Amino acid sequence: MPELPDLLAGMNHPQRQAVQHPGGPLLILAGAGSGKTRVLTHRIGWLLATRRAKPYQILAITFTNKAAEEMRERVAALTDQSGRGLWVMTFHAACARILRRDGHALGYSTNFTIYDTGDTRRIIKRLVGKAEDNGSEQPEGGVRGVHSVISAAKNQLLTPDLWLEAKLAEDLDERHGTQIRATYEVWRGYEAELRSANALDFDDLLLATHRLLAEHHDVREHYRQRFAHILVDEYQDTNQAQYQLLKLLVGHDRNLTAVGDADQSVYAFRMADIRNILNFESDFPDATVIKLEQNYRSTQTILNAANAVIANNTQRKEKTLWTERDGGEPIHVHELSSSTSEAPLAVEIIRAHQAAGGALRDVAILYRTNGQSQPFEEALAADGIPYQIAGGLRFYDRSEVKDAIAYLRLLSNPSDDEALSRIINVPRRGLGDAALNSIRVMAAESGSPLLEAARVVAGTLGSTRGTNLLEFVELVTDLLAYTQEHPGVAQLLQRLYDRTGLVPSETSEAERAQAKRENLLQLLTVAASYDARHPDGGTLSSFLETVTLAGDTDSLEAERDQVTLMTLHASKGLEYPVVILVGMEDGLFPHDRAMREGPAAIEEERRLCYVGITRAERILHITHCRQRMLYGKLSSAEPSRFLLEIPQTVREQHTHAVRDEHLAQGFTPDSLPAVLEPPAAPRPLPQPAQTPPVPQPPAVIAAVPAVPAAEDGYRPTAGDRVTHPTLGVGAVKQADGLQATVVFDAEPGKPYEMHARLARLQLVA
DNA sequence: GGATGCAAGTTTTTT
DNA sequence: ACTTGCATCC
Repeated sequence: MPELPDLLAGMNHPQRQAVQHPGGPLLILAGAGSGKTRVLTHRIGWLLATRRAKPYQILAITFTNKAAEEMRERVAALTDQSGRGLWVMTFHAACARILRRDGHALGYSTNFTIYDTGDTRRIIKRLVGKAEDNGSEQPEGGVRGVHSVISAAKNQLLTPDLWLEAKLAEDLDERHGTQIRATYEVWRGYEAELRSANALDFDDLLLATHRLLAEHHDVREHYRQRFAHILVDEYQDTNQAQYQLLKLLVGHDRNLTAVGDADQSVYAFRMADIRNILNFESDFPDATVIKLEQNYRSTQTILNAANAVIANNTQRKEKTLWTERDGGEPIHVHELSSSTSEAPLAVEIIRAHQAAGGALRDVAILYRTNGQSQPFEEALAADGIPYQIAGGLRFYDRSEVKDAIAYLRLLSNPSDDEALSRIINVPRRGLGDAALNSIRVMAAESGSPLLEAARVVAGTLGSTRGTNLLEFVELVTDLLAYTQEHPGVAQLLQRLYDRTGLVPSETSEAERAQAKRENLLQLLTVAASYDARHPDGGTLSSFLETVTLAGDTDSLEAERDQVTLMTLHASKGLEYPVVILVGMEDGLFPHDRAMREGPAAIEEERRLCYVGITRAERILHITHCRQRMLYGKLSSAEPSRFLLEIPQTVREQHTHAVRDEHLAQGFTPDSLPAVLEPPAAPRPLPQPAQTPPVPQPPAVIAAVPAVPAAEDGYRPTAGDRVTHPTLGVGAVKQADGLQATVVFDAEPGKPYEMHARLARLQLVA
């Protein structure tokens, strides 16, 4: 346990105040780059070091798994691994854990399934379709619309009845009233399906936990006493349900530490309620408020720009970022006549940065919408500049992975009807909609899960179909029995692969089949390392929970030397020495939709702009184009209003008319003299013109967000701990290039000679 | 059950 | 421009 001075070393006054706050509600208004994670982790360290709390008395909430992981590591480093029992996790993960333990009070058994958005939509779609068949009124807005209405209502802690009541009180016209009732009916049907499947959706995790604590005094008191200290990161992103949940969870001492920045609230569209942070002081009248305004990330020039932009928002608390590091390079504003030269310009900037000795990992390209990424990807790839792109299809969202997981879900919770409907015909068994429908009818009649109904229906169906269904039911039965007898998830998954033929054979050369194979084998690796982390037997449902609640941003790599591309939203919490903020045009940013929605939406866009600017440590380039290809046609664009809010004094203007003409005549970017147009203002660019051609790096084509493991090029070294897809975890005894001798924990007496890549060995973190 | 043609829509996204 | 969901046909 470190001594106090360690925890406070190098901290400024308000940071120390925050770390050492003795107790009671504390609000830390932490500006961008003001060291809030440090304050939060050191505060946890301080609570432990001063024996104000035992590890198990602390609950630290984050919004993403990635943030949770980072915080856990940092706390562990501070506290000498003595953090056992400390909960550092997302709201949803914490709720899931509470419900696994105490959800029986609400009628959930411990093996409940968490339905993801896809499961939810499929159910809603079916229910809407059913309404159509019945000739009863159907809700409008499509499946997505209905889901978002339901989700929004759940986030307000409304039940279908409360929601209906509230809606009808609004005295609507007849048409609208019918719509509300139709949505209500679908919602009721959806809830019934969740119930009978022993399932909860993402929103339910919060909702049910709230209800559990509200209705069960003993459970509430248990957790209140247990979590004597609660810390919440990114408090500006909490929604109504999370806020109410916190209020129930915070004990009588009200030791709640909320950290956030209202100026970085950019998730209203998913029901985050900025009022939670703005009203903290009235919610907790004796709250201590500490502002962290000293920034340790950016130059004063960049902060001036950010401060100036955000000052235009009316709904905010006054806060001004400053730094001890004065000055800095001016913000480069590039005006282009057409969006076709935006990506080439970015490449030029990156090349200049490289020529000045900079690394690619220093650079991020930020844009408002995902659709903008394509030209940048193409230009970077064409120039042989490696890059990574945040977002895209998550590993766990790939269909074959979802199929395998659906099998596991069914084995974990045989009532999981969505899982069954997903895999009953995967691989093909000739059991299509017709077969599934007769099973549904049977299930509805007998009030039993689909799996039970399928057993019955199999007997009644004649011929091939009946046989196939019977085989399917027997397959599941066999696997269920296997699940009872064998604890490891990896073993079970292997058995599943063997029995179902889910994995395409190695002889299949089709690219798609190969990718499928790799993803499924990767899942096996994930399962093996889960087993390794839970030597005394984790449960299948907790494995599935990890998988369902797993994030995606985790996939960004910081080490590899590559440029990073992402949306402004995805960039929150990250920082880069050089940021290129592209597409700064009215209509794109602020987005057209926001402009139509009104002032509040514009303010959110402005906060997003603030987030973008404050990602930059040293150099910020901003581009805007007079003409842009949009929805297939060329449209003209004005510079973003936010751009105009950046003071002239910190800007340096560059216009790129000439290069555009070259491009228009069919020149490639390479054929251009590598010259940025002379700036309108006198100051020169970092390393502009006459840098010699940069030697091309090997043509690494940017990593497609691939299977996390395969191409990482892990090189074994004696002493490494590694995992193998089927053999589990072991130790590398000796290594020669990629050839390694590995002794696995499961078979200590039997060293394996294997090729690291072919055997898919992975380093255990 | 899979291939084909057509209309609609196209911000941000975690869990 | 481009994807994506849907209906229609074999």
